[in-house]
Amino acid sequence: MQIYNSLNRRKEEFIPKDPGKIGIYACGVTVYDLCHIGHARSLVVFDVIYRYLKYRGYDVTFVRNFTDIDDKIINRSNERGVSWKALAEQYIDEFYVDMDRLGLLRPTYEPRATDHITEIIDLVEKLEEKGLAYAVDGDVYYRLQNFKGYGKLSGKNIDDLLSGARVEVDDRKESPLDFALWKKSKAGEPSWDSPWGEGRPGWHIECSAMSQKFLGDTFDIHGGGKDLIFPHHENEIAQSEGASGKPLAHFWVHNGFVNIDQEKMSKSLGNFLTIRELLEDCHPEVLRFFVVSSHYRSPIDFSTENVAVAAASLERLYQSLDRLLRTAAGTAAETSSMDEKINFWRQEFIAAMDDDFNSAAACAVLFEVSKEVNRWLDADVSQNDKPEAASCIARFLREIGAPLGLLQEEPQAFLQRGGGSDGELTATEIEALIVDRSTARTERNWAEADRIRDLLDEKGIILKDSADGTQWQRKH
RNA sequence: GGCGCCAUCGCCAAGUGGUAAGGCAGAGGUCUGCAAAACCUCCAUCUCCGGUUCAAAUCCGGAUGGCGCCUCCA
Repeated sequence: MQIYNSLNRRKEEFIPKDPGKIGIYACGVTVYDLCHIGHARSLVVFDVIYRYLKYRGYDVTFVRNFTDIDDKIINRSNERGVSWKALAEQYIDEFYVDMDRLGLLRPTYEPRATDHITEIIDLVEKLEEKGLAYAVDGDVYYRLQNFKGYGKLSGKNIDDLLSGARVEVDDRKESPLDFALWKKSKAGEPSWDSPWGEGRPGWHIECSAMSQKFLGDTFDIHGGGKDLIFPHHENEIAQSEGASGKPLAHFWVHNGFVNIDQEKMSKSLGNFLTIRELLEDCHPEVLRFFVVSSHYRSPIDFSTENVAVAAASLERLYQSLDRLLRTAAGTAAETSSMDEKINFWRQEFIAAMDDDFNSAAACAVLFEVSKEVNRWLDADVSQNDKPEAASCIARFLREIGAPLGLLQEEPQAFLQRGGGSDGELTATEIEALIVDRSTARTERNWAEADRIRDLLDEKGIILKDSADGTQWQRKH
């Protein structure tokens, strides 16, 4: 398996530290607001990686943290007059709502920063002992000059950073680039007792402390969005490797951004769309398909048109799955005459995903299967085990859809599920109209039949007449 | 100013040396009462200019055009 390693800026053969086992740490969210679609992409990307590595038979330990204390949380809790704790709890709950709707697997561990104050303090003390940290008036800073190799992940060097100098000057720091490991708390702020007085952790230290606790000094993959490379991940390396003297992660994996209409989406630009808003009229699997149909490192441009394309594409796959399940008609066979074909497709899928999680190429395999299946079903060949073969292919489609989080719904449920907006016809109403239309059709009253079909079409319902009756689905 | 990424059909998007995957849209056809879905056929030489090579979208140099990080950020 090849994975692109941000550390060396090239694809490298991936070999787990311990055979058969993989440890992954992905930086999670700061819980002070609802998640936006940029978070969704990152979450989906690492969910796919997690699922796929498990699919390949690895014993995966996946850790994703919650940052539940920081400036933004404190500020917002003050604005709203609620405690930082209540605010964090609220948004952790909201996070789970979105996560479940997106069908994200729960990581093995989801540690919170404030549950690891002891570990954080221990780590800061260790850095202090090693001369890599110094305390000033209750604050503790990282002493960058004493760490060799700062900048190896982001490709920056200390001199350039100093001359770039958009760093605020703080006389108490030995160097402008030294960053906070522990922050002295101001009056009224949340704080924990420490050797340096009442305070709270700095921005980066939690990830070093928690990854060490759950995955050890060195683990296989560390991930996050590209924007975390500097300074967050760079500082994590300084902290963790400074303390342990060992490499933090063998592979660094970073996902690309989500742009909205060609522009970077960010909090500061205010052009972000929350997962919740999007899911009001977009099926969660459509969002997943949208994410997975591009390579995880490329930027993706979010727009209504692009999501519509994703919906149309996914629908095609579900149409095939639907046909397969109808043909199988409840048959559940273990093997069939299609086994060889299925195995060939499986190898194609694995080859795509083994190449740096090339989910876009993997999607092409899904479409290839879909195409061949439709052709096969259309041909109406007399084949002894057609239902058995259909059930095997259907199961296989779901097997390779699973790592991507696709095709896990019942086709009818997916196809008949609308955008979710109000004013739509219920299934019962639709089916009543279909009965009326069928009556008209048997009477060869085409005008009436078409009137009903047009009526349904206006409501976003599409009909499909076939030998065994009329199927319906909603436009997505 | 420093560091880095990208540029493939109308749109989305794979492809890192051997002669352009896939999806959406479009054109024609089959099927259908008509449709829808599906199937068949058609639909790009890879921003530009040089170079390396028997061979380049793929490597090197340059140009142009996008973008990111250097500040909170997935």
